[in-house]
Amino acid sequence: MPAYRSGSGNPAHTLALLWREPGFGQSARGPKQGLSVDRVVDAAITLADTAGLDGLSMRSVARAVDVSTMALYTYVPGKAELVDLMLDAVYLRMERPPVDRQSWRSRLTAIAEQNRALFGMHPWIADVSTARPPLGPGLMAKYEYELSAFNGLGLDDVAIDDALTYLLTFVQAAARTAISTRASQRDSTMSDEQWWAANAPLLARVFDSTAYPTAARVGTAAGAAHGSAHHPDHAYQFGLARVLDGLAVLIGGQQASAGR
Amino acid sequence: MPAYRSGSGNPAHTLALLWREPGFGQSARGPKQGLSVDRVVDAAITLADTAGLDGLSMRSVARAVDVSTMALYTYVPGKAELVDLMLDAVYLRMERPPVDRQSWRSRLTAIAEQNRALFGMHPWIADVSTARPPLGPGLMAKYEYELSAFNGLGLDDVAIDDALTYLLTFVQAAARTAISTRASQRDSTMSDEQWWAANAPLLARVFDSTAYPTAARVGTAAGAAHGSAHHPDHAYQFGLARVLDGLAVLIGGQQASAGR
DNA sequence: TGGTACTCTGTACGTCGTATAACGTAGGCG
DNA sequence: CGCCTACGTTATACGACGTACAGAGTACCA
Repeated sequence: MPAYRSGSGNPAHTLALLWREPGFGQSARGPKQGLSVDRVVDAAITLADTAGLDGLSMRSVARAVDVSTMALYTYVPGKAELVDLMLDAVYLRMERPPVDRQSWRSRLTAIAEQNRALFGMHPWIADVSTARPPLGPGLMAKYEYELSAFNGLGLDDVAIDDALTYLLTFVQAAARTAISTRASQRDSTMSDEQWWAANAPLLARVFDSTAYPTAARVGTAAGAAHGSAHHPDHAYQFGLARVLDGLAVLIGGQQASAGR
Repeated sequence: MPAYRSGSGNPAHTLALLWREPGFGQSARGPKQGLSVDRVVDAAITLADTAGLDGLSMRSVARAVDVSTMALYTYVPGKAELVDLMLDAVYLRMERPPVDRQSWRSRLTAIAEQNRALFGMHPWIADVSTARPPLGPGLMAKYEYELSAFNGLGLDDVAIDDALTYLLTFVQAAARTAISTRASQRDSTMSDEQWWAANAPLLARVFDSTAYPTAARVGTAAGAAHGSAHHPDHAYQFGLARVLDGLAVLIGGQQASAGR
C-alpha cells in the first residue's frame, strides 16, 4: 500500500488544517461550504475503522458524507493529508486518566494499554508512516500526557524521549502483529488453526525435520503452548514485561520482576 | 497498500512452490517454459529493492523478464504468492556465520544486526505481513539458525521462541522507522531537517508552549540532541540495548549493562 | 499425424487518486 | 438593485493497478 502520509504537501497548509486555523473553512465570496473538515475526517475514520487504510477511498468518504468525490478536495488537499488529520483526531480523543499511580511500571503499563486500545479501535493507525508525524493538537496532547508518566525517574529529557519512543514502538509492533493476524483470518475463510492444519501434512512431506532439528522442536513446543490463536496477545504480554525490565535497568535502583 | 501476502491462495500450491516441488515447473505436453520461478522471483526482488512493494507491479516484473504480463501467472498464482516467494528467497540467502561467540549478548546482537542488514538491503520486507509466514526453506533455515543463538541459556523451548520473536519484532519495528524516514526524505524533495525547519515558525504561531510545557521542553531537548526529531539509528541502538537488558532479566544471573 | 495440454499474448473490467473543465451560487461593489 | 467574480460542486477523464478471459501458437504422446 502506498505509504499514505503527508510531509508531502505544503507543511504550512497541513499545519493550518491540523490546528483548524480560521480562513480555511470559509471564504467571503461564493457559496457556503456544506460540510466541515471535521465531518469529512470523522466519516473517514469510521470507514477506515472497518475497511482499513486501503479500503478507505476518497470515493467512499464522499459517498458517506453525500457529496461528489471531488468536493472533498475543497476540504482537504488529498488523501495523505486526510490521513494526517484522522490520526491527529484520534490522538486528540484518547482518554488520558490521571497518572498518579504509585509505581512507574504501572504508569508505563497504562500508557501501553491505552495505545493498545487505540490500535484495537483504529487498526489502520498501524499502517500510517511514523516519520514526520502530524504536529497537531492531538499529537501534542498525547505526547505531553505520556511524557508525564516518566516524571521523577531521574532520566534526563533526552532519555525520557528515547524511552517513550521505545515503549510506543513496541506497542505499535505488537499491534501490527495482532492486526495482521486478524486480517489473515478475516479474508481467507480459513482460521489460523485451519491454515496451520492444512499446511502440516504437506509440510511433513517436504520438510526434513532432521535438517532443522531445533526449528522442529521449538516450533512444535511453541505451537502447542498457545494454540497459535492467542499468539499476538501472548507476544504483547511477554514483550511488555521485557520492555519494562529493560527500562528498569536504565532507570536503576528498582528490582526487576523476573519470571515469565 | 494492500497487505500483500498469501495465506490467501491454496496453501498446498504455495508450499509446493516454496519448496520448488517438481511438477510445477514443467509439464510434459506443450511448449517448454521460457523462464523459471527463480528468474521471476529474482527480478521481482531487484525491482522491489528500489521501488518498494507498491512500486512492484506484475507489469514491471514482466517487462524485466521480457514476457507479457499474464505470462507470469503461469509461474506464480498471483502477487501475494510472489511476495511469499521473494521473502523466502531473501531469507534463504542471508549470511549465517557460525554463532560460537562467547556471550549471549554478542550472539543476539549479531542476529539483530543480520536482520537489520536484511531490512537495509530489502526495505520492502518491513511491509510484508508477518502472520502466516512463508513456510519455505529460507524461513526454516533462518529460524533454525537464529534459535541456535539461544542455546545454553537455560530457557525452555517456549521461552526461546518468545525471546526470538521479541528480538525480531523489535528489529522490524526499528527498521520500519528507518525506512519510512528515508522514504519521506526521498519523495518530498525536502530533507527531514528542512521539513522540521519549515514547520517550526508556523508551529510557533499556533502552538501554545505553556499548554504543553513538558512536550515543548523534551521535544526541544531530543531534537537538539540529534539533529532532528527522528533518528532511526539512535532509536535502534537505544532499543537494542533495552531489549538485551530486558532479556537479561529473563535469562537471569547475568548482570545487566546499564548506562545509556 | 492428429489431438491435446500447455505457454504465452492481448484485451478488458473494475478499482484507485486526482487533474481539469464546466456549471451554479452568492456576496461585494458600482 | 444588479452585475461581476470568486468560489463550491460536479462530471468526466487519465493512467496506474491486479487479474479474468479468450484466442493463438507449440510440442509431446497416442
